Amino acid sequence: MATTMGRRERKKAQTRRALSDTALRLFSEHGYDGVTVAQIADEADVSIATLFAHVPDGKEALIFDDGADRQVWLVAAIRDRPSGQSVLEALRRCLAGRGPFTDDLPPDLRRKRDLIVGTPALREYSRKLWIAGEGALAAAIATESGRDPADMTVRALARYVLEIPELAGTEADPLAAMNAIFDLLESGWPDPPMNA
Amino acid sequence: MATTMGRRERKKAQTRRALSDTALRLFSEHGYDGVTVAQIADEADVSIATLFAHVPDGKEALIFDDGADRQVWLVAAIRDRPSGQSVLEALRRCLAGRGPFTDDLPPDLRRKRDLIVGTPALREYSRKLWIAGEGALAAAIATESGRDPADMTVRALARYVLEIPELAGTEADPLAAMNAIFDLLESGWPDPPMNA
DNA sequence: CTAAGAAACTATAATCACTATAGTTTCAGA
DNA sequence: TCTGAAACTATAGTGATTATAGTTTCTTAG
Repeated sequence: MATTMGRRERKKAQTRRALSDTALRLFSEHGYDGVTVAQIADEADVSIATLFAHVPDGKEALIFDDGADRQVWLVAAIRDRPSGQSVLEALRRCLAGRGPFTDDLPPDLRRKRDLIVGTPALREYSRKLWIAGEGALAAAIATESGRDPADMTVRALARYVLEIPELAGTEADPLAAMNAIFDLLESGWPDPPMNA
Repeated sequence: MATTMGRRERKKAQTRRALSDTALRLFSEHGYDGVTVAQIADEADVSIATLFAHVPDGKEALIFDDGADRQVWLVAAIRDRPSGQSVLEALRRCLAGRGPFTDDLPPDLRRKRDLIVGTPALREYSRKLWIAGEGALAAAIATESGRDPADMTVRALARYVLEIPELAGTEADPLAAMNAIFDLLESGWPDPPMNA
C-alpha cells in the first residue's frame, strides 16, 4: 500500500470528480430539474450505470462529497473547545464559519451553496446528510456533559443543532437567525414573556 | 348547495376512500415497497391517472388525509388553553393525545400509525405534513407572546415542536421522550451541567 | 513476468413513479 | 333538455434507478 493511491483508485477518484464537476456546472446552468442524469453521464463520458455506481444515493448526492466531514468538524469543535467554553458556544462558533452562515468562501463554493439553498431537493438532501451525524454529535455532547448518549435530551439537542442550517439558511440574515436559535436552545422559551 | 353533498362529490369521496383503504391494506400486507401504485389502482378499480388525480403528492400521500387538520388542533390548543397555562404546556398536552404518543386508539388507526412509524418514506412524508403547519403555528405562538411571527425565535420554536413526533416517535417510550424534549425547550440546555 | 481475480466499466433492458394528451362518461345547473 | 365542467379512461412518454451479463483494466501472489 503506497502513500500515493494506486492508478485504479486515482482513476476512480477522477471519475467521481468529473461527475461532481459536470453535475455542478450543468445544475448551475440549467437548474437542478433542467438536467437529467443521462446528460450528466454523457458529458462526464461515463455510462449511466457507472454514474449510479459512484453515487448510490441518487441524483441529489452528485454534488456532495461522499466523506462524512460534517460530523468530524462538529465533534472536533466540541472536544477541542477552550476550557470554560460551553458546548453550545463551541457549536455556534463552528457553524458560523460554515455553509450558509458566511460569505467568506471561494466563488465556486459560494455558487454551490447558493444552488443548494435555492433548490428544495438539494436542501432536503443536505439536511439528510446533516442529520446523519446526529449519533456522533449526541455521543460527543454526552461525553462532555456526563450523560447517556441515548438520553432523549441529548439526542434532541443534537438534532436541533443539526437542523439549524436548514432552518436559518434561507433567512435574510442567516447568521443573526442562527444566533437567535442558539439563544433559544441555551435559555429555553421564555413563557410567560419577559414582563411580569 | 344542499347540506348533503351532491352525488358527484359523494362519488369522488368514495373513490378517494377506496384508494386510501386499498393502499393501507396492501401496505400492511406486503410492506410499502412491496406494493406498486398500479396494484393499488387496480384493486381500487380506477386508472393510474385517476389515482394521481386524487393524490397529487404521490404514493406516500395515499394513506394520509388531504385536509390540514394538524395545524388546526395545535392552533386551537394554544388559543383555547386555560388562562395561566403556558403555550408550551398547551402544546405538550395536545400532542400527548395524538399520533405516536398514545395507544388509546381504535385498532385500524393503530395499524396505520405502526405502518407509518415503521416505514422511512412514510415517516418523512408525515414530517413534511407537520412542518407544513409551521407558519400557522408560528403565527399562533406570536399572537400569544406579542412577538413578530417572522421572529426567528418563534419560527424555530414552532419548527422544533413540529419535529417532536418524528424525533420521539421511534423511542421505546415515546411519551417520556416527548416530555424530555418539551422540558428542553422550556428550560434550555443546562451547560455547565447541574453541578458547580 | 504472468496468470488469476477483483474492481470498474459498458450496453441493454427492465421496473416504477409520475405526467401529458386526448377523448369519454356523468353529473349539475340554467 | 342542453351545456359545461368534473371525473374518469387508455395510451404513451419521461426520467430515475436497478438488474444482468459481459468487457476492460488494474493489482498482486506466485
